[in-house]
Amino acid sequence: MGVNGGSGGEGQKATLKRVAQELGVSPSTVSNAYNRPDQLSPDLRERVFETARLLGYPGPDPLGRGLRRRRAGAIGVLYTDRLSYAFADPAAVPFLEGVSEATEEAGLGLLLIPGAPRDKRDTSAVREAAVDGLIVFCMAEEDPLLAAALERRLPVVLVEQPPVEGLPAVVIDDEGASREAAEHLIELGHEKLAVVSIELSYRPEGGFVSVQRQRSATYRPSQARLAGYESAAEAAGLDWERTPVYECVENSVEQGRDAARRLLAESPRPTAILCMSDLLATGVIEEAAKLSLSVPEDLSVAGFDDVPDAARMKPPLTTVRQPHIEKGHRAGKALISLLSGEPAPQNYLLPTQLIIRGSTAPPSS
Amino acid sequence: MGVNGGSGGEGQKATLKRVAQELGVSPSTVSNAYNRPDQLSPDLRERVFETARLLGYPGPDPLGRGLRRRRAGAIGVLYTDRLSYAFADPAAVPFLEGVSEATEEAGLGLLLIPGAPRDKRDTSAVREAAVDGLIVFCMAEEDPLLAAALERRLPVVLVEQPPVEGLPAVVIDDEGASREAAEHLIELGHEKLAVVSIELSYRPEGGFVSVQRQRSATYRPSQARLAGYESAAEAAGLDWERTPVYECVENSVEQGRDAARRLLAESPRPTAILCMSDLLATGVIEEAAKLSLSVPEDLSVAGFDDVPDAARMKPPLTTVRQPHIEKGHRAGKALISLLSGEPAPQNYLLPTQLIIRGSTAPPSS
DNA sequence: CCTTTTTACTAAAACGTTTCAGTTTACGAC
DNA sequence: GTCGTAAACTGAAACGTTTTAGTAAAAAGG
Repeated sequence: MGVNGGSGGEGQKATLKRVAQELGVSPSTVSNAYNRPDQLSPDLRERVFETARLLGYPGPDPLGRGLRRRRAGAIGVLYTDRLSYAFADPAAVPFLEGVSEATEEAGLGLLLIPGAPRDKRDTSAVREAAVDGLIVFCMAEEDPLLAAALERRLPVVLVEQPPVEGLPAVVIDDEGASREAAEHLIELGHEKLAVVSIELSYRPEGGFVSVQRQRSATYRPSQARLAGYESAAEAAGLDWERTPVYECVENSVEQGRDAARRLLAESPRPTAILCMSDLLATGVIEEAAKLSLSVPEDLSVAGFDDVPDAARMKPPLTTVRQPHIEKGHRAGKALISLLSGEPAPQNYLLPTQLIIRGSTAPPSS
Repeated sequence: MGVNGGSGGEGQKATLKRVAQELGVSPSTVSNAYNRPDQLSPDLRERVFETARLLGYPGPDPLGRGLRRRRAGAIGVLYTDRLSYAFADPAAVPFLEGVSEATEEAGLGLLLIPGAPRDKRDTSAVREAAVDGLIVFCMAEEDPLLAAALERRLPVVLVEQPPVEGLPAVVIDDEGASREAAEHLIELGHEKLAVVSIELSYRPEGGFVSVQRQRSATYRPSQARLAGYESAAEAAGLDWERTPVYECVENSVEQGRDAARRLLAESPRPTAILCMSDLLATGVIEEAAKLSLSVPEDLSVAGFDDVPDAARMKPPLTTVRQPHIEKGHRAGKALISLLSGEPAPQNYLLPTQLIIRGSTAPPSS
């Protein structure tokens, strides 16, 4: 049975050629009326618009124009997860805000490219997206979507990605920032640390992870942040092998709670938990409260991202601030300058800052 | 003539036609390899892909294909403000999340169309966006962007918009919901109400607004919510003319503070403030604290939206919950069914719910 | 062995523009 | 009166596909 009706409209779709016929001029002239006003008399131009209005011609069709001009007028963003998750991720949203600032300035559209569930990855959306360039944001190195994106041979900017030869990248110093967070806890006197991690690779396994698996993480932020924590621990003489690292399968409060439940059941119980996102940290704090552990007296908790909520939490969250909006903005600008044929811009390393608030304190005992 | 002979720069963009030539088959066959596998032998199909890989052909160009097939493979969303504001608006984000759910299911791209500052509105982005349909979200009736969108004669779904003949719409019962909120305060015993409003029209003026201007608001939510507040007040015998309504020029915490500063300086001082968004309510509460007024003892505050933060605020915010995600999802689905030629779906009225929390209480005196 | 059907492939015409290279005509300048 | 130049407009060839209607060869049916 036919899915699409679409038959018999009343009038033929108005097209540039039809406007030209109606007016008895050549299509070139009508085109010029829209694109090069100086190429025809103001008088005729007015008549073209008049006729267009009469015929209900909405102006040059973007697809036809795009084909001829060889530009789509939009850039695409690829996000690691289902697109709808991006809007639920408090770090992704301001990133997109930054990108949209850049596209807006350039008058380009911003196309959000739908992923698909990981178990049945469908790359068609990436391959069929009508865009002039791509921003790849925080995808696992082995994600088929990433491969599909690169195959398109469009200008690409990588954000929080493992490096690819020849492609400009925008990153923060994940390793340095997380080292700093860990050092902060260690300086407070904590010796029994634990880590709540976001996904390590394309197919996250969840649960406790071996040091070996930590090192082979394929999400850049996860890999680098773990390295930072580890380096701080080692420098302080703590045994990293003994530091439990719990991988969450998604970045959510709920997963943070699960992780905390497992970590706080360990013995000896950790006195401080390093979380790779503020969402996870929120979950950890909620779970701690449920177990009647008070933060920061019984347990210190540090987050990552400094989402707007972080300062308002009880207690206010110690976390790593990173410039999400600027990250998006830089990525957008970099891609746009690539599009205009400028030489590939350098890589950008954006600053972070450890924000110490009330959720971390010296261990009580 | 030698097709693959020595001449010709190697830098030529790989195209379907070139793949065909290289392989000595017709373009149709290559096209079929991608689109209709059953139309050629599996063997040849493999060879086509092989050659494509060799030549670096990334598969059919979306623009060429789109032109021929007469579909862009994406839908567009128009938002009242600069696009980058949308990501900062806690109500718009989950709406987009819902839309993206729908586009994702349908394998369509989601194109965010950049607006421009109101004082120099540029409609070109709307006119040039390569999309198959549009979702118009919360724009003023007289916004030139809206006119430009309608002129494109694409399938359109309106969300939180004044109705347009023939176009499906998705809305909540703004009037009923805000009436309920006002009734709640009145039942608590408040007699001196005030309202903090979001923009009333395309060029918001800011500050106190006359009843006449209230009635001629061109943003649907503003107009309907004011009507709801008014009807509750009138029903309770309160004089609406005497109820100060303060219009903010943007939806932000800062504007909420400004509004509160002005409203709380009135005499008699309002004992309850109805806010049209949780962001504004947040500002009001912050400003009240600064003025050493405690909420809800000295001042009751009600919001609108029930953003995730609302429950975590101090005090937790009384507000109107509306199904943001579902709103987006419905709009997306409606547009998609329009695209597939199904008859225009009915309008959707989504439910709201007054959530009573700690920010409202009987007046103290 | 002669028809019919199926399979595997192709030619050519769109799809809606833009742009390059002209062609007129008009207008001064000398 | 001729030449050069500018202004106003046009013809035709792309841009990269998909699709319709077809053909030739192979397989099936009697």
